[in-house]
Amino acid sequence: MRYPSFDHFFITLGNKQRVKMLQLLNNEGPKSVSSIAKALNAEQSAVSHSLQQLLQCHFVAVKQDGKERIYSINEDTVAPLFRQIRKHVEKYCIEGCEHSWGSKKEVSYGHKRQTA
Amino acid sequence: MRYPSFDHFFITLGNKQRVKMLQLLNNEGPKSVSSIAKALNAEQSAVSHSLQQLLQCHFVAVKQDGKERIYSINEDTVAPLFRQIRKHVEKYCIEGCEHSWGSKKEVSYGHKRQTA
DNA sequence: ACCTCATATGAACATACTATCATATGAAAG
DNA sequence: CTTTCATATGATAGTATGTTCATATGAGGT
Repeated sequence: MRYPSFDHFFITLGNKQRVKMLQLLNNEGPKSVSSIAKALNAEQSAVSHSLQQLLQCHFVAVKQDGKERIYSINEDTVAPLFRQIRKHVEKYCIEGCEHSWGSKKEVSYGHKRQTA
Repeated sequence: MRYPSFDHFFITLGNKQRVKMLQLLNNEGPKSVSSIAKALNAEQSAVSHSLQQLLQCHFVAVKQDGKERIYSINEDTVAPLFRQIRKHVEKYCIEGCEHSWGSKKEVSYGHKRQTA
């Protein structure tokens, strides 16, 4: 593997499971591995693997709590990043976009692309 | 054509080639398919395939110009998005990169169970 | 020390993705 | 309407990626 590069950050975000995990942590706050797994109906090991990738990119942070390890989202940079993506999605995503980001307006139909 | 889902936007960004294309268009302005291919040392068809995906997510737009098709980046949302990611990268990649790999603890553990 | 719960890790497998090739479509020019 | 240049599209081979299974490691309790 390589050190996280500019591309790496995007690549790490380019996966449903990992995005869902970030969404979950973003919406519901810090969680343990097993409770993430339960919430997403996923295997513990799969969740753990994904979390390692998110850790490498510093999208999340961990802290130990007894036997559990509590993962939390990086508020400083990830939240704004998501806000930016959501902005794009809200503008261009047509229909059937099942997005469960924190805040959201109604999805409007039709492109709002401005012509050059 | 399928409408992009929320995840699609991330997934589309999760590819070096496509990110490079966006960076190119972002830095050097609108370009034709063949000139993108040349700039990135890539095959014409590969570039075209990638452009279709970027189009679907409205990360780029096209306009016909004679025989050529000129692709341009979506300034409104993509540029800010990149700025946001770069901010994160600058904060966590430079120092954090090496660290995230080197920081794996290599503690010797007390007990080792043997394989059954 | 042992046991148990919680998490991490490695390897193997299944799947998804990209790059490539061949070819089709489209646009201008003669 | 044929040719040529530019781009798009479909099929597919090759590769990367995620998922799963088995098991190791860690922490806390008894």
